[in-house]
Amino acid sequence: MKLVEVLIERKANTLNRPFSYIYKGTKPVDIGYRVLVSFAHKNVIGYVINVNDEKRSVEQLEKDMGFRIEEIIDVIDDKPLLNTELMQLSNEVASHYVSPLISVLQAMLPSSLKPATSAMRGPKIAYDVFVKLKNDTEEGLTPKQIELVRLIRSAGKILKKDCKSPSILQKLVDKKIVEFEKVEKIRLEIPEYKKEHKKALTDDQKKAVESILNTDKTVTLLQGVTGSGKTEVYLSISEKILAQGRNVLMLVPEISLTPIMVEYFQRRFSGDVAILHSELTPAEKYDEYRRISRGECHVVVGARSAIFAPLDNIGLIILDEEHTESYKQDSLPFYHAREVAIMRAKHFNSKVVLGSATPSLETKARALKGVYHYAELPNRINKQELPKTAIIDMSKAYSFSRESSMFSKYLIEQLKGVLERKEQAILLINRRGHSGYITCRSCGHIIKCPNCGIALTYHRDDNLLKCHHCGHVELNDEHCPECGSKYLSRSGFGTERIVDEVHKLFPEARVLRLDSDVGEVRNNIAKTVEAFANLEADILVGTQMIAKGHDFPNVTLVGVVLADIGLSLPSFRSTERAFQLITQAVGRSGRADKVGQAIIQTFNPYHYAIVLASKQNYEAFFRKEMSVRKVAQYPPYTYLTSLEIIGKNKDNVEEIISKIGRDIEKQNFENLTVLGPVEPYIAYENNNYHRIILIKYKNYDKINQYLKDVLESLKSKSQINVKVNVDPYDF
DNA sequence: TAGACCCAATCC
DNA sequence: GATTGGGTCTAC
Repeated sequence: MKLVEVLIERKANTLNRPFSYIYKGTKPVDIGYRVLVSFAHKNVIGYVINVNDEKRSVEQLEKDMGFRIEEIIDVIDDKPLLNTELMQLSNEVASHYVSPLISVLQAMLPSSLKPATSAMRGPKIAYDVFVKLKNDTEEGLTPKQIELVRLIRSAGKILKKDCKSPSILQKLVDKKIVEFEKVEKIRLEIPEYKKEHKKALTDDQKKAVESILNTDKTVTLLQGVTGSGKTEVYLSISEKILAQGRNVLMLVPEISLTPIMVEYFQRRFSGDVAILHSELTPAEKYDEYRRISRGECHVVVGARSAIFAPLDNIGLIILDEEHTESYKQDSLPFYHAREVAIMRAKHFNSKVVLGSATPSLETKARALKGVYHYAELPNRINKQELPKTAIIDMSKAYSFSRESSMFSKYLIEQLKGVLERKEQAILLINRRGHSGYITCRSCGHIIKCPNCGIALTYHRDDNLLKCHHCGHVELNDEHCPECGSKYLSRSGFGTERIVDEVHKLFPEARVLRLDSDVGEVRNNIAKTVEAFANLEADILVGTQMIAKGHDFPNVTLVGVVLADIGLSLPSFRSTERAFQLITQAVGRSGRADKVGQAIIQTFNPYHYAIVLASKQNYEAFFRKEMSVRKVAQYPPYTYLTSLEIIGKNKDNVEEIISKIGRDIEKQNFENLTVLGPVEPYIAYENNNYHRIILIKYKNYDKINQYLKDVLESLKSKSQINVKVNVDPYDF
């Protein structure tokens, strides 16, 4: 009999501890296996973290330990889910991010291998069943059977489903003439691209490659303006690393960028590339994951979670567009792919390359301090000119004509020119904080989600109101629920409204839309990007996801319809976000032989983020923003961590969070400030109240340990849940 | 007095 | 996170 310690799939703080079960069955069980157990009268998946042989009887055990012990219902795996390196990594991530280990394991593994009940319904290994000859003879067979035998003989083996008659096949099986062979099937087809030989590097690129390969620092910041050829540097370094027999992990910020990056890598290193991102079906992801773990690929390309790819012998990890917020997971365990990359790199003694035109302040600051190595690509390839930029003051009536209240006179004029010259334009907004919500013009009521209290967003596609947070959907009944007035108005900027406006102004223009709604349908993003690149549309309207990476040579105009993204949002990062978005967008215009133009519409035409972004002046922005952060003591000058309490009873939640805040302050940690408690962006959801405190501090290790102790002490309070978010991006 | 509803304790 | 069981409320 074995005594097995198990982590339960639920990620509540109170359950972040092992539970004991016994196993009397015959299957092998070991650390890292999943087991099916009964927990609180329900069957759940557990993850084994310890196994011991047990001589005592069950009754004796229960007496000794002081609780009832149940038996494991079933052992699910026949080998550990993770290798030693990844097990170690999961512990390190859980510790660094003060998060339950089970939440890390669930984030690391593809959905069908997760320690969670949901995984049990997930896809299993798919097989192709082949038929091949076992005993090559035609004796005593009917002509039909001989026909099949000869077919199999000539082909070597054929797929079972290609045998037209199952009864003839069955006869041959019975006569032991043929047998079946199961071969694991790979459901994802990565297109074979023509092998491409490497391009000659520019002097800048050569220098960058050399300096990255020669530095003895783990991490290099590769800073290069848009269009400076960072991808070619990634490929060159990868080639060198692969030649040393070591593997490469390439992370891209958005799903929409994977196909392009995969194509680059596939062209250069054909056959060796695996893909891991959320637009793969669970089955495809599962196959790719297993292919990587068997060591069949040497390059993995993927989004955030690909940082946990079971790739061995990693020699290089690249994060493209390093500053992108999508590298930060915004749910438990709240990890950042950049930090996980550094953890893995330490283990393999490999290199990390962080590439960006607009590095995050954290990264740039570390590079300046010498913590990271610094390499740069200061020039655009072919010395392309930067686009001309125009900043339009939206608060001035003279900027507008009667035609439109959304597009300025100048933007309309320029769009007209683009259409006449048969070129292309991109129109950009950031949905964040500017959704099309519905207000009543009589009483001012804003239609909100009954669960979350957040404004519902109007969707023109299906004429429904949707909550972007909890998914609540309701009919758009055209009457104010408060006063009954039918004078409702849609406010805010959404991609759909911009598309409408374009249709109104330019009925003949072909328009494509790209935002996260489009992305909900599988492969839609890739299709839209491809269609636009193939000149199937004149104007592409989208959210920030089109501001990155894509190369559309025919685009000569980028319009930022509203640049004030979140400049009014209460986050210290909003200025940095605005700067990055505009800089990237401006860089999108005029990449080939044509000189591009960028038009930025804003209510804050003199804001330094907007002025400096329009000039693509990163260095000046960095200095200015760093001084702002220094005065306010925000990252990168301090660490920032949020602690959130969630519970049904508002008073209880507020009391507990206040006490935690006061207790931390009483500890007299050096340079520590507690902000709040405050209501977070989502203050009420699913009948739960949320309150957070923000902790600013200098000594990471001490606070990390203190927070672990706080969570430990809160384990007895089952009415509330706690979540810690180290270095939060949204709150 | 049965059934609905809420809260808090417990889970191995 | 989900279930249970005990307490209280409520309708006939």
